[in-house]
Amino acid sequence: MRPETQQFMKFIETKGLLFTTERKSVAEEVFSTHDHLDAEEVLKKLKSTGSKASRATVYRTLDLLVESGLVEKIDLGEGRSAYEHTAGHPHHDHLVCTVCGEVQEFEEPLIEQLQEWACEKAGFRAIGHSLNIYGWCAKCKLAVKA
Amino acid sequence: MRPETQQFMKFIETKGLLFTTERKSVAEEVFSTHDHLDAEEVLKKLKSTGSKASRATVYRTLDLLVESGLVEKIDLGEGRSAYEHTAGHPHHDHLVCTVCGEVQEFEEPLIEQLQEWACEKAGFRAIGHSLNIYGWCAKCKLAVKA
DNA sequence: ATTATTATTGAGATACATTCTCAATGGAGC
DNA sequence: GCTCCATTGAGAATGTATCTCAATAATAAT
Ligand SMILES: [Mn+2]
Ligand SMILES: [Mn+2]
Ligand SMILES: [Zn+2]
Ligand SMILES: [Zn+2]
Repeated sequence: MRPETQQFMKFIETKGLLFTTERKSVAEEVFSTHDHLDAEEVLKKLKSTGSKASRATVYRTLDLLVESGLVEKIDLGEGRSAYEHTAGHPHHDHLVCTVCGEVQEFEEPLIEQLQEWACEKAGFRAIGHSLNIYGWCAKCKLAVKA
Repeated sequence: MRPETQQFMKFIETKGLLFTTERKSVAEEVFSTHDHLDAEEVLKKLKSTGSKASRATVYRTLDLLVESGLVEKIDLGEGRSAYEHTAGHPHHDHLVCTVCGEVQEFEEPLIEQLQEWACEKAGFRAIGHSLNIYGWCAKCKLAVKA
């Protein structure tokens, strides 16, 4: 069991919930990669590894993972959302290729700072934010030129 | 007929399409306010004013308005999207109140610049972007304290 | 003017991601 | 064992958006 899954177990038990095999398998799946997985991909992977976790349980457990703070839900636009774990993964935003679907990450601390100032100016208390840049990734740019 | 609707008519005709009463009424509705309207709100408003435009036509016409450049479609997260007209409305991003749904606008030219640099660094060609900050608007912050 | 061609529309069907319902399951504690 | 209650899975329901296709309306041709 991965260390992040251990932490999730602690979270679940502290909350007075049961650390079931379904919850464990969803967590292990999410913590197994740094990719940006959507719920359906998690479900498919689980099915292929013999887990019998249902769609409803996958969604419910992803919500718990987000609540635990170990996983972040990101909005990739047009109704798509994805999950990624946060351990050793400082906050960042995303470049989304509208051709191949690739999601790249970028970090720009000054943007974060400017967002805070914008909120102060407006008397707005920020809880979270979503910044996506849509366009052509380097690979797809080349593919078109060729 | 509003000047923006005139421009839309020109766009439609230049494209070799017909400027029908349905298309006109959707355009007039969108140009009648600076609010962030979603498609369903446009449909409801049209119904209340006696227009018989159907849901399909509303969506189709909103797409045409976006294509014309006179209207922008914005992604407000969690699958919600809204439309706003662009005339005399320079680019800006949004503060979305998760309590009352209010959408405020803010402008931060330096953020735009930093996004461009981030793209250059990644070899990414940006087409558009979406930046939303979620949280509590000033009004809702006060309401809770009271 | 009549006919043929084409664009547009509305109603409902369909798609899709997500949430909800509720009966069945299965630990936890007695 | 039995009771209690959290959890689960299957499928129904939701909400947003798109698609299908026959009917309608506009345009062009004869
Ligand atoms: Mn990421
Ligand atoms: Mn706006
Ligand atoms: Zn790409
Ligand atoms: Zn508010």
